[in-house]
Parts: sequence; structure tokens; C-alpha cells
Amino acid sequence: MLTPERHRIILQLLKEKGIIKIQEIMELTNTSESTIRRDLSQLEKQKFLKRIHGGASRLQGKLQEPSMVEKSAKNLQEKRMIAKYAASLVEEGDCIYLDAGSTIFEMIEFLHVTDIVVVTNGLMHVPSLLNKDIPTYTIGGFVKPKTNAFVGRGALAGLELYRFDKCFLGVNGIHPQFGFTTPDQEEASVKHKAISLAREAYVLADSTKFSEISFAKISDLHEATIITNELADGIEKQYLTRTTIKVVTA
Amino acid sequence: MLTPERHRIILQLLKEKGIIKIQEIMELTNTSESTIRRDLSQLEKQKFLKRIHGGASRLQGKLQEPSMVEKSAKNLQEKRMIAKYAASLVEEGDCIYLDAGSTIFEMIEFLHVTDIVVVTNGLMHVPSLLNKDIPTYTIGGFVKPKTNAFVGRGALAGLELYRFDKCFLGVNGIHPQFGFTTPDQEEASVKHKAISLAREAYVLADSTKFSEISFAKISDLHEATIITNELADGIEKQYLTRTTIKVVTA
DNA sequence: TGTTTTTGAAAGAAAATGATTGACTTTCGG
DNA sequence: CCGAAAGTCAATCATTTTCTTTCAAAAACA
Repeated sequence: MLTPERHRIILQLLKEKGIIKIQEIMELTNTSESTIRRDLSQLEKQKFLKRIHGGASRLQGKLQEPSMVEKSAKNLQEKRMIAKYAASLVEEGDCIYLDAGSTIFEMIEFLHVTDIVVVTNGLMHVPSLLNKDIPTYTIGGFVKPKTNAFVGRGALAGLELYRFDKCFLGVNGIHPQFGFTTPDQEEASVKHKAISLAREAYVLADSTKFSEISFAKISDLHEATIITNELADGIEKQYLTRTTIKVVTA
Repeated sequence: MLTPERHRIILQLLKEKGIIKIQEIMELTNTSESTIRRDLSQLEKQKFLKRIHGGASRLQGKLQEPSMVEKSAKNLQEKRMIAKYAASLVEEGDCIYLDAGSTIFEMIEFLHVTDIVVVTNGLMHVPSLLNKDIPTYTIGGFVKPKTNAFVGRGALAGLELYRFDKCFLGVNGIHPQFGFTTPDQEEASVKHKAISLAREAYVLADSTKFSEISFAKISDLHEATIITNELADGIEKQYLTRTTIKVVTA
């Protein structure tokens, strides 16, 4: 077994389980303890994981944003359901804004209308959009390394050039009092501005985002319609007086 | 078995499995280890795969492959020479502009300074720049499908936000009378504006571009220094009175 | 025919691996 | 709290595998 393959397996396991023991990896890869130790050392140096006594753990402190790859493996099914519904809202002739992030990314494959224009701040979205022959604009600005999102002054100025029929956003926290929040202040500014430039704004969020609060506020709840997969019991009331929620079920 | 056939098999295997060992390929193609190694080296140089200890692996940057892979290996060599020299002009602390296009793309791997800022209109350049931990800005705007370059009103507005120490451009035609030209008018506008925003402008062009005229004019020759690999006999005079040319030799 | 390109083999360099050693951590019973 | 047993760790070494370079034979080409 080649080294990169082992690394891939280790990261995959880590993504699924959060913590792994050296013993487990040894059995799965049929290699010696020494080799696994070396692997873990390398991966730690590259900031892919954190070594702990007896194995390794995912590095994802609460302060840290999960990177794009980690996110995309998690809750993929739910995300796709939500994304599919959101995509169905897009109508012929629309000009839409697609936020960066993996949930919004899933929307692209479900976009079956042909005569639309898309503006996005997600670098990763562009190839997929072009593949579908969708005219695509980006807002420009600083490229945030971890998420590949355009942010900053350039992004805000770029946004200012456009107006949208609909905008679709991802967020990290949804809270009745504190509204929509996300860890990065720069990204929050972009999202906020996007909402203000659209006739209709939609926030795509799986159920885990409810009652969460992140650092930077994007806007109040009433400024966007929430699309989610389920609502925890008893929390409906707090939200439904403040905004519209669409629950998508399989 | 012919070389292109082997290459096809290798790429096919790679697409299916993600990682392949040299041993496997040897058995499948009935050729020697040396030959496979040579194949892998070539394919790596053309950015089709990544060599790893024991075999090869698919390169995952989805953004980096698409239409850019249509370059002959010989032309690539010249481009890389030109690109390498251009990259050596970048100094610590510079803010530089990198035009879209494959020649400029080759510059990135030769950028060995750490404290620089890059602005680009090339979507494909961004992942490579981020890989090298270089702070990267894009100018935004419409994404031209064929070249993945940002163009149009949004791109011009995005450019306006920045000023550069140096800008590096690709062109299609260089002519003493008609100046620098390129087929797409929108791209010409962006290139023209980039030149006007930079203290020093450089045009990277292999020798085949000389005496060519394309549709849209970018600027006169004197507005940029030309970096090329060779000068056809007898044409020096026509150019050297009008601009500066740096000829890079192996 | 002579020239260039492609191929396979061989030698030494480099990298990856597994086992071993002694030091360090954790656990758990007293 | 202590100390011993069990588990884990970094460092090192010998072995194996893989890599690069070089050279000459074979093949393709003019």
C-alpha cells in the first residue's frame, strides 16, 4: 500500500469517527506501528490532524471553521435534500446569487433551468456552473484560503454592481434573538450585502444550525426565508413568529 | 505498444482507481519499469497526474486541469523558461497582477518570494497561488467560459480598486505598428487597464507571437517590456526602437 | 546508410518500512 | 498519594523497495 493511500484512509477514518487509535489503522492497512506513527507525524505537520496519546484526533476546535472538505462529507444527504428544494425555487429568467459553501454548492447540480444568470462569491462553484453552461459572474475580492470565498472590500464593491431576484446563503448559526451568524466577520459582511441586494433571500441550513450562535451577525431572521430539513420539537414557536421556514422532507 | 497508447491506459486507470502502482502498469502494458517511469514523468510535467513514491495519483485540483491541458510539451518548455525569468523579476513586497492564460500560469510555480500580494483575473491561477500561501485577490466579473478569465464591466471595476508594482500579461499578437493584440475585445480591455495601473508592465510571449496581429488592440509596444525566448533574424530593429525586449535563453 | 528516438538494464542514491531499544504516560490497585 | 504494570512514544538501525542516472541495444525515421 502506497503512502498517500494510507494517508487518505487515515483522514477518511478521522472524518467519520473524530478520533482513531493507532491499533485500528494498523489492522486496516496491514502495516506496522512505526509506519502509522510516521504517517500521523506527517499529517500533523501538514495540519490535517492532531496527534494524541494512542492515536489522532480531528482538529476542529469550536473556534475553527471546519474546512470545505470536512464539511462536505458530513450530513451530505440532508444537505442535498435542502439544496434540491432550493434549486427548484429558481425560475427561468432569474438572476440569482449563490453564496460560497458546500450546501449551496450542492444546489448547482439541481439547477435545471437554462435561462438564468448566476453571481457567486464561491470560487469552487464556478467550474460546476460553467459545466452546466450557466452564465457566471464572480464578485471578486480577497480569496479566503480556507473556504475559497471572495471577501473584503473588493467583494463588497463587486456585489454592488448587481441586483438579484433571489439569493441563497449558508450560515453557521440561527437564533431567534441574535439572527443569522457566521464565524468570519468578512464573510458576514458579504452575506449581509447580498441579502440587501436581493428581492428574495433564502438561508439553507440543516437542523443543527438552529439555536447556534456564531461570532459575526449577518442579519435578523426576518430578512430571509429558512430552508431546512427538520425542526427540533418545541422550538417552532420561537422562530415562526419571526420568519418563514420551509421544512423539506424526504 | 506505442507511447500514446500507454499514456491513455495510465490515465484511464488513474481515473478509475485514483492511485496506481508502477507494478500494476508494468503488468498491464508488458513494458519495463524504466519505460513506465518515463511515462509518469512526462505525464506529470504536463499536469495530468502526480507522481508518488511507488506509482502515481490523480491530482485533485478540479480547477487546474480542464481546457488548459492542450499544450504541446515542446511549447511548454519555452513557456516555462519565459515564465521562470518573469517570476524572478518579482521582488519581496511587490503587489503584482497576473493575467489569465497558461504562460502566466507557469510563473506561479517559480514565485519564490514570500511577502507579495497577487491580483489576478485568472480563475485557474487561484488554487495554485493559495497552495503557495500567497495572499490572492481576484478582480471579479463575468467568467469567460473558454479561458476562465474574468472580463467585462465587473472586471474593470474590480481592477480599479488596485494599483500594481508590476503586471504580467499574455498576448496573441505583437506588431511594431499595431502593438499588442488579442482575439477577445473584452479581454483586451482588461489587459489595457491592467497595464495602466502598473508601474512596470511585462508581456510574456514566445517567438511565434511576433509579427502576428489579432483582432483587439491592447496597447502600443512601448507600454510594456516584452519577455520572449528568441527573436527571428532581422526583425530586431523594427521592435527595439519601440520597446524593450528581454530574450531568455536556456 | 546515418541519425534520432525509444527502450530495457544496471548501479548507486534515496525513501519507506518494520523491529528494537529505552524513556515516557497512563492506569489502577493499594 | 505512591508505585508497579501496561501501554505508548521517539529514536535508531538494517532491510527492502523505489528512484534517478547512465549507457548501450533496439526501433523508428529520414
